[in-house]
Amino acid sequence: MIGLNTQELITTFKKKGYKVTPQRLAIYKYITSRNDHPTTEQIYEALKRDHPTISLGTVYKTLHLLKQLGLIQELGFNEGSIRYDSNMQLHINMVCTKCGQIDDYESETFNSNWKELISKLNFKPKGQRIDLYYECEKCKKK
Amino acid sequence: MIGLNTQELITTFKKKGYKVTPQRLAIYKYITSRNDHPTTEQIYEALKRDHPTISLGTVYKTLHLLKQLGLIQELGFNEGSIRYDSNMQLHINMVCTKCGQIDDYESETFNSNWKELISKLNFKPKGQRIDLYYECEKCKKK
DNA sequence: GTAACTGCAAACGCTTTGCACTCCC
DNA sequence: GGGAGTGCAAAGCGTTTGCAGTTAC
Repeated sequence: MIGLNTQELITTFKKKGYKVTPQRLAIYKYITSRNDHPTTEQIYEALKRDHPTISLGTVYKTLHLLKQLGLIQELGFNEGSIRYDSNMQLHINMVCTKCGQIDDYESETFNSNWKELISKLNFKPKGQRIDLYYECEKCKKK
Repeated sequence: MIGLNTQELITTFKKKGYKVTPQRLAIYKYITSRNDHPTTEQIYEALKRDHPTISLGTVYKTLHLLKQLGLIQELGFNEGSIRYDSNMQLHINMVCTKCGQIDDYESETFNSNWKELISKLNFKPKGQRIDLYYECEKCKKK
């Protein structure tokens, strides 16, 4: 789990003057509970069980809010799909070219090498997105 | 200009059994002529001058074909926009966080360091996408 | 109490699809 | 000549918007 815990999240909302609602907490919690970057639809479907009245509109609005607060990152992928990532730290998105499955990959070695690499460039980037394309274990077996 | 020249493109189409049409040549040529990854709409608008009868549908179909042939890459960005990149080699996409402008950045130093970095991972990626977020010169001046 | 938020449904915009006409080979 | 490709318009689908009712504070 990477991200804020519920208390910190509540504090963040209140500090910025936003109301704390069960829907908002649930959406953020769901995204942080996964490391495969769910789509809006996936979030909506997953939350319907515990929040039967939740609407897609609310999911969209909440995602925009979380993004605006800098709590999640929006990742546009090929085929036009948008996915959400609560891991705001330096990491690699491992994208399976067969099934589209995405997982975070974190490696201290990579991170320190990357930082050194970046420091050699003649400008200072504010952030980055790194995707590696590969074939995941499940697809290899097929 | 990175990519195939017109002759090579024609050969590629014919080899795969696809017909060569003025629209297809013009779309590919336009993408390779730029290094800022145009959107579908930008391609369509730019081509209307020389090809007044071209339709958006044709642009979409041609982009799918070029992608399928491995001649261009589709890059999904935040805000749901899709952009096209004819640079299939290792490079960095420099994304301005203010205006959304994207430019390629190529550095031999970066590339060789990157390759070494990747070789240390415990799997072999098929490809990668690297975006660096920054504020471009135009936006800095504002 | 009231302003913000939710849920619903309609509107919107980008992309895809279907089909008759046209053009490449 | 024939089949693939184009252009157009309609359909499709994910996302946004507007609004009445509800909830957090």
